Amino acid sequence: MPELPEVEAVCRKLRRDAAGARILAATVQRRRITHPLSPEEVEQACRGKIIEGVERRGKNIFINLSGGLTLHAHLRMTGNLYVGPDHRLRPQALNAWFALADGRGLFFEDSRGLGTLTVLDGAEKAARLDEIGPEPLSRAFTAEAFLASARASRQPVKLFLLDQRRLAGMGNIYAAEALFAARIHPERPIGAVSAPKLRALHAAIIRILRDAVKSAYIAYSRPGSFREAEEYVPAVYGREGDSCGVCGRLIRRIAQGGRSTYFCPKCQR
DNA sequence: TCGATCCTGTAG
DNA sequence: CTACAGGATCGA
Repeated sequence: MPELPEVEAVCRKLRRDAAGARILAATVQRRRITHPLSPEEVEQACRGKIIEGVERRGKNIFINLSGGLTLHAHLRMTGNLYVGPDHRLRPQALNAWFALADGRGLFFEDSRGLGTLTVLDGAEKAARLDEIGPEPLSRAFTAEAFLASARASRQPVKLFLLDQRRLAGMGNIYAAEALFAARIHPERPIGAVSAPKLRALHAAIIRILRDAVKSAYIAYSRPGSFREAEEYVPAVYGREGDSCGVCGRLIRRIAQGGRSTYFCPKCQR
């Protein structure tokens, strides 16, 4: 589920539902998710704290607690973090859960268990933020800044986009989609991509993420039948063997960095 | 800079 | 049964 747009939707929902809530008790169900802290350290740090605010940077979720500590969550592949009406009615496959003072529960669901949950002090949070690249939907992400960082790299452009130190929050789906929109072959070293194509890529990243944020937000805030109509439909991701919507050639799948890349071999050279 | 690895679920 | 999954870290 989660790339930047889905994480953004999770954060908006948390701001709506969890801001101002007090945590009575925290329980970590999977010991390894709090690494390098112990589950007990995280549980103890959360006990009695007020949730003061929620920030997103890339795919990272920062939940600011009263007293100055920050709960840092990462959903990885299958995580979800949300408030439920009753902390006693807990879903399956929980990484962790929080009993809120008003009886509700904050649940960190994660079937695959790869998500993480730690507590950071001010300095640790600053250090973490410092490792994360520019937000593609912020003003700081200018075409000039993007071109400058691209020029210095010979990485395949797809891997560059996935590198969270280069760009915050790009994931496997939207990287493929942006490259298709900009008509760039995913294996091309980014330093060898022409300036006009990089500008097209920069614009595509922003447009695609903005649209996907909108879809992700609508997908959870509206019930039932509206869902499907609003869902983001990829042009190439997951469509190996389908015809390209632009030229009709068959979409191909290759592996890069151990992950699938989908692209149109005719549109993307 | 790369591959292995962390886990579980689901599709073929 | 095997292959693959929207992610990132770690050690070689």
